[in-house]
Amino acid sequence: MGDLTIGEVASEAGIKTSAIRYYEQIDLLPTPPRRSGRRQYDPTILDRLRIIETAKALDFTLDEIKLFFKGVSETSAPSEIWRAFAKAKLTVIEERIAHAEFLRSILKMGLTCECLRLSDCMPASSDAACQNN
Amino acid sequence: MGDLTIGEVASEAGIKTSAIRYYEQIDLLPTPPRRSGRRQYDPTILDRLRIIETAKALDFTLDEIKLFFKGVSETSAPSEIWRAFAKAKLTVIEERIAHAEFLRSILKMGLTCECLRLSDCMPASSDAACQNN
DNA sequence: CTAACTGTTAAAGTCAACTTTAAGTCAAGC
DNA sequence: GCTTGACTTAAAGTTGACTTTAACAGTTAG
Repeated sequence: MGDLTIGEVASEAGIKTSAIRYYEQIDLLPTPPRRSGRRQYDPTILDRLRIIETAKALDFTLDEIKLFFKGVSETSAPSEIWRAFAKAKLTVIEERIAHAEFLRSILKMGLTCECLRLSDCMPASSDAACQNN
Repeated sequence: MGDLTIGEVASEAGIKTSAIRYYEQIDLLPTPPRRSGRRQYDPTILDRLRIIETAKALDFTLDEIKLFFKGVSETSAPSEIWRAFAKAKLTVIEERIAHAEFLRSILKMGLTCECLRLSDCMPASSDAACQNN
């Protein structure tokens, strides 16, 4: 009786039922038992969905999250697995920040300099440009 | 005789012929005249492609680049158009930096704190978390 | 009983920016 | 004259994370 329908899970988790079915389809979620064809979820599914949502917010792909769960279930050292994943993602994020900061500098320069066109302002490499500021 | 084939344009610009045909298809590039069916490009196409590549590097979408060209051809004030586009994109990039920096802080915290799971470390909002550091 | 609701499936659609494929055309070199 | 290579087109495939659709089944309220 404590079990939840897919609709209840969806509204609790704030996602669509189609997303839940999709997660099941790609083996990110286990296939729950059925009662006359309908999925019956143990409420702990909500914890798992919360972890998934958090990981997505941290920019992990569904494939990475799958690997994370796999690692956790296999090695029984959750915090170490998490640490490894976080470290790898941190590197990616730091590269993203660096790239975005580079774009910002170019755009700012483009806004203040007197170049008529982007290509006048943009060098081939990542070096600074715009001689005629 | 100064005209270029699509293959020559592609290798000069460092892109694939299929990309050029695609740009033409979505009206990012004009349809060039043909000689017995084959496209004949004026070398100035390379300038246009350079602008496109630069804009792409600055994270403009092809749709935005199209609008940019449209704006330039309509208002005859290229630098003002460019300024408007750069300003808008700068806002987006700054938001991206802020978001990536937030992710970085969460990931770093997750690497140093003692939480066993992501959800223990992550608050619902963007506020800082991890009481049990 | 029946309408309205919620669930089921597989397959197709979405977005962006292309690439790949298939089937055919054209020009140049041997 | 024939092969090779570059070109042509339209249509389908790619990636990720879903959503939408179609056609159907079971549940609940009145």
